[in-house]
Amino acid sequence: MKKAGGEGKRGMLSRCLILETALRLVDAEGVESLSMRRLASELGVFPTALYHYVPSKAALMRGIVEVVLAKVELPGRDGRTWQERLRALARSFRGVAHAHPRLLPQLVAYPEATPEEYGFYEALYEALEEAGLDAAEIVRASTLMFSYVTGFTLAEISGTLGPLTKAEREDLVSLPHEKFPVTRRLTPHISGVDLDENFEFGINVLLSGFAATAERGVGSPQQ
Amino acid sequence: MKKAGGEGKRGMLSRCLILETALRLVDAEGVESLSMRRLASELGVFPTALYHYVPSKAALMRGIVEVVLAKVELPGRDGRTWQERLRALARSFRGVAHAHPRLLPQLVAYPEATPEEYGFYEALYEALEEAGLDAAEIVRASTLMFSYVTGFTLAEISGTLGPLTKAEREDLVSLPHEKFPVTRRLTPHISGVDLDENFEFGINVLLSGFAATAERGVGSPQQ
DNA sequence: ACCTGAACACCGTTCAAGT
DNA sequence: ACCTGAACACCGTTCAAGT
Repeated sequence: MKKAGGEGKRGMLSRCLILETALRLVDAEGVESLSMRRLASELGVFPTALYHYVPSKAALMRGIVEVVLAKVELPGRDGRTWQERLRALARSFRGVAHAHPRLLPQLVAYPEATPEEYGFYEALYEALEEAGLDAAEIVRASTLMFSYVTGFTLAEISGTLGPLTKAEREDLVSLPHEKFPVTRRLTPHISGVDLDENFEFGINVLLSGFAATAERGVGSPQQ
Repeated sequence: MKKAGGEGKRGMLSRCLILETALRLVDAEGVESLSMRRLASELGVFPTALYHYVPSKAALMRGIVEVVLAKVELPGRDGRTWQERLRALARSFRGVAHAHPRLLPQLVAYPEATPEEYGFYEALYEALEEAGLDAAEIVRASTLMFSYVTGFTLAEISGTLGPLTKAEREDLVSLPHEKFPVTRRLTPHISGVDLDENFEFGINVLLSGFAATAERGVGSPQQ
């Protein structure tokens, strides 16, 4: 656990290098392995040296989150339809999440207001406006879209969704028929989910839901 | 920071008391304040005593999550329509989340397979079956519902949604018109969101989306 | 069985130096 | 300005006792 490479003693440190190294550490060993001391030893430096570039561990985490969020590709107002752009945005976020699964919980729970996040919302708003929604509907539809995409990726990466482990299958099969009749009947379909298809199903429902509310012309009074 | 009350020296400890006290601590001061040492001192006991009832801190967290998840009310197969039951289930989860906001991140990210969670899914499956979806659609619709509800509550409690603070409003107003035209135009609507209405809007879209896929009779090939 | 007490290998952060 | 070094107040967990 000495220094990672042959970094020189001075001037080699920078906020960028610190963030990149921290992200690598999180990707490799998880957020719980990221500590100021561990990160410092990885950089071949004393823990206290980090505080010249980053005021606290919380700020370090915030910095990593920003770096990752910036990787989400924002669709420009090009030739594609608003449906295609929303779908591309959703897929891009999910892709970035899969590239950094161990950071995802912090990624979705940070109340950030960075320009990157506004760019994310601008793309959402712009597509939903083209869909024909009014101002109030755009805001609500955007949070629906945002909530679904973040909720789904978090669930799949946490292991709540997806193909079951052997132990989980056994748990499922041992549930009493009387209390869990539908679950028991669905067992084969539950263990055989395709997460990509499942994700797209949700996007389909949302996109046609947005089209329907736009057609209806006014807020959705359907019950 | 001595003992909380006049608890006797022996036989007063129990797994249940430990979990309840830990939950109170998390609710009051946040997950980052929960430590085995702090919890022990709260109970007037040595840290190591806890290990007779709980094998590790991870198991402690898992226990608290189970206690909270058990508070979600599962709608029985009563007189209500499937729409009303799904809505009730969604609202109940959101209500429990609001009662323990500081635990929510762990609540949604735990890949638990407790009977309680199966009860949650059984209620979802049962309602979606009554809606007329086939087996594959039920599974997909249930994860859509689950993802939206958890994603939304997490976003609102993290502060990503909801009425803006003064600082956030200023940030928003200072965004350049050229890069964020739609965001700037929507500013008044963004800062004035009603989260309850926003949540229900999403539920409405999902419920009518489920009804539409059921009518169509087959998986959704709408583009 | 249930709790104490000491110990080990860690934390984040502050503060006073050194160069 | 940038890094060291020591220090402070914490961590989770193990292990050998005590009762």
